[in-house]
Amino acid sequence: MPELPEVETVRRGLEPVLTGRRIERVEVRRRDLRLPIPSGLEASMTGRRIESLGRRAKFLLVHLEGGDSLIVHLGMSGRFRIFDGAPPEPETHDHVLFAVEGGATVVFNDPRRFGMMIPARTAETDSHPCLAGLGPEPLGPAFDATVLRAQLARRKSPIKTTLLDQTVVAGLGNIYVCEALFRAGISPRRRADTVGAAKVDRLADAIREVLTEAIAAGGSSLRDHRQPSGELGYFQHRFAVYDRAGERCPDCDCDLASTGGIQRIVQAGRSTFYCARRQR
DNA sequence: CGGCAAACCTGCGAGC
DNA sequence: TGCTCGCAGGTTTGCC
Repeated sequence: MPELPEVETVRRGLEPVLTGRRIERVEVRRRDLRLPIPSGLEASMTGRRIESLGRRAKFLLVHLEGGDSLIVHLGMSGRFRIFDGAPPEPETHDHVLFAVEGGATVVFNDPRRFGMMIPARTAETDSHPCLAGLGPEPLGPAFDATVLRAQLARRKSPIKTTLLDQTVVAGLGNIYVCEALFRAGISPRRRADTVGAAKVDRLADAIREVLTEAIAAGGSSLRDHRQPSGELGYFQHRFAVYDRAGERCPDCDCDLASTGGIQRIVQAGRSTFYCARRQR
């Protein structure tokens, strides 16, 4: 489900409900996510106040009073929902429930159980194995065209798979890589180290733009993603290429009669969507 | 080291 | 209706 914009949307949705509130009860109904939830999680979180919610790439960070944090990854299908008043009857795949002072309950639901919930000391979150190897935040000051150029110059794999590598840039996933490459006019098949400097500049801009626009739209709702409030994100309506195989290219308007319009190919086992005419 | 397929797990839509 | 197949927003592992 979630790439950087979806996780940021979740963070913003949970922030007003959780920040400053004390956790009254934690209930873990299933511990066997991608990594098992440690058995001490309930005891270590109950009674603690939540100081702030952060995000690093696709990881949500819950910072507690007292120097402990919870590192959360939503995997492919993880989501949070907020309930006011009495906690609801648990639904299928509701794995973790947090009841906070004031009456709200936040429920983590994850059908595929690729998600993670890992406690860590706040001071050590950046160096935690989950986060230590991540590349720069694409919307942060450590990411620009120069940094990206240096990364791509030593990569011989296709630009598409290179951008999915979280050590190159942190937070991009399949959707936003496809969309950024379209905006930059770069073929997903092109070797990363052969993308020209001017195109890398456009790519860095395209990455920042598409992520910023997607966050503003509340992320993309394909099947699972919801904002914690229950609202859908709506950036999926603005996809230029993702999941649009066979449609006309929104830029050059080419279609089946010319180059085939938006094409779907498979790279490293994942779908790539692009316009072979506009993207070189 | 690099790159790719498979694995992890469940659900859904398409096609028969 | 009901089965099977392929596919899905992520990450890690293991093999060549």
